[in-house]
Amino acid sequence: MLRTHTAGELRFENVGERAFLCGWVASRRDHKGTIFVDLRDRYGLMQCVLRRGEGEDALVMERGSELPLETCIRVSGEVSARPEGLRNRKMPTGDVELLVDELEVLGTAETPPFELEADGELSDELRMRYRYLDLRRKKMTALMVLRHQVTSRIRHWLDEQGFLDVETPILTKSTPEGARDYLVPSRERKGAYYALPQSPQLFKQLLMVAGIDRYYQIARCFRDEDLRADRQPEFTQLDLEMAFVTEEDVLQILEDLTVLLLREFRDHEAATPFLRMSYAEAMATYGTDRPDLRFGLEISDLTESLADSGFRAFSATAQAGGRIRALRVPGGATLSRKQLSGLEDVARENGGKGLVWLKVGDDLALGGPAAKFLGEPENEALKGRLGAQAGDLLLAAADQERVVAQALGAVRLEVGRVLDLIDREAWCPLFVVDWPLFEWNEDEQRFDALHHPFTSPMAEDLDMLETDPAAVRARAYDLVVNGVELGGGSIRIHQEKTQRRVFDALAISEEDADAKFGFLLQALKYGAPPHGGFAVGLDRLVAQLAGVTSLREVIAFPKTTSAACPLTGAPAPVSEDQLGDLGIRPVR
RNA sequence: GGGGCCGUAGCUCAAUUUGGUUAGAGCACCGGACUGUCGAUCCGGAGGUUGAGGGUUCGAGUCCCUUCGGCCUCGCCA
Repeated sequence: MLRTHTAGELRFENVGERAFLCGWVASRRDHKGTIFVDLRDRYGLMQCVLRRGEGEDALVMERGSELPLETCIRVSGEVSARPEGLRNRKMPTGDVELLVDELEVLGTAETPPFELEADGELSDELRMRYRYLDLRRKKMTALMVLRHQVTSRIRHWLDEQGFLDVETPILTKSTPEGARDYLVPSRERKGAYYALPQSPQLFKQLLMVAGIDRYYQIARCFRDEDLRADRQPEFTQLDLEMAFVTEEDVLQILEDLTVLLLREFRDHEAATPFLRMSYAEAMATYGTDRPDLRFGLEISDLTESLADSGFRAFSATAQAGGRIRALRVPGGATLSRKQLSGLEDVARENGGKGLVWLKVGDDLALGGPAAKFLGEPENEALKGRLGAQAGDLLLAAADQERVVAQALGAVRLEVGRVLDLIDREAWCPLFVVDWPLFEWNEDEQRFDALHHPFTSPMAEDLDMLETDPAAVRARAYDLVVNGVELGGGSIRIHQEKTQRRVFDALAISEEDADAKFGFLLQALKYGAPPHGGFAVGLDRLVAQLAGVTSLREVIAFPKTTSAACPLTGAPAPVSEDQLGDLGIRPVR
């Protein structure tokens, strides 16, 4: 070993010991006769002192005076107590310093492209291009450590619960539904392609058939869709599946794990059991399938009360079968016109036609552009149903149910931000349950699976698969924490016949089903056990625990919004030879 | 594919309303001073195709068009 200690571990009790340290020059303060070098490694920061004087080593002083920042060095010397009054309380190692008598430059650094110890904002691109420098920074190192500790804890706990970690293929078969696949051309069979997995879904189901009745994997998943702050083209799932279980068993595991992680990594004792909310209630009351319960502002449906309103935007929508919904913002009458206009923009950006706002005056009279269209009965209905009080703001919208839900859901979040209603310390986990199995796809005039095609319908809804697919509920569930969808899962179909009926409802022909999912259907014929599981977005989970909003912060080598890697330059062209091996000729 | 914001020194940012002289500052870097600093301090210096291309103008960092890149977002993400 080139070192005896790390830069973060030396304390007062080490005084007198001889130590060898390796690390990077985080800071250098040269006083000519005395040079202070702050040595950084992943464990911390240690002040090293180079001194002219008795027993001086001219070579050490010379090297020390020429050390560029971020140079990798090895030093040795005696651990010494810092003189009284010169101790640094901000540093864990601030009581001691290393009196350097040997200094070896292991790797000289060019002037870094940015200052690692500075506070300022840096562009993501720059950080990604020099990620190896970015990751040296204390904050980033801590995030990497946190991620490791979380995965390590998860593995340990699942091991205790009897789960087997099984790896599944990265080169696999394209699944036609869902996200766009990343494809890998086959050299052996030209014109054929592997796909990178969007998730290990089918393999874990096969493992259930195989009798691996408790499986998990921390699995890389790939989806070729546009990126967001919370979406990377390759991401990591904690993937888990159990045989011989019902929803309750799976949710219990998920809840136990969430409680454990919040306790150990956020020192938060989550209340159990977690709230369960139906998909329908989430959509109606919060306008989203992943409600942020850290603040109120519930949405109310006022369609019946306002259907005959003199306000045509309301009455016409109600007659057309749409819904009129509103939320009350306590004390929101203080919002400026500009802020209200901003809320209107949010409604429009999220599909709504507009937003009706009404301020509740001291006399409880409603003010605002739309107020004059509302008669006394509507006024009373609004105020009564919403419980309006003086100084409140009422926000209403009317549209088809899905649209009004999404628009008001977005407005609700924006109001929460603008008025700073979100309790930053709160953790509000819940399970969203009772999902519809299918979702009507207007463009393609058929049903899509809302979760995925392998999700089991509820037994009591099975008969409606052919007669009323839209009414069939799924044995699916999502884990939502603070408005973030951390994961989800379902009880799967374990009977071939049922799986075929679901494919049929999805307008997947028998031939297509056999061609694409024949291996699954085949496996289900050999004594498949009832099973179910879930997948948690590990990057999102770690980001939540770390209190950061972008997944890029918790991924060592992330990609930009255009799915590129500024560090390696991927994606990049390849040689014609490489393409030739694969039987591929580029389109010019 | 659409919308929004951004791009000026290595980094973070300025550049006076409505286009006007030689594009500035802090940090980093280079040189000098300094034996107790701790994101050292002080003195001096160097550093620019204002992302790229085109246009308007007597004159463009500033206005217009195109393009590249980054971030946010809608669509998309079973």
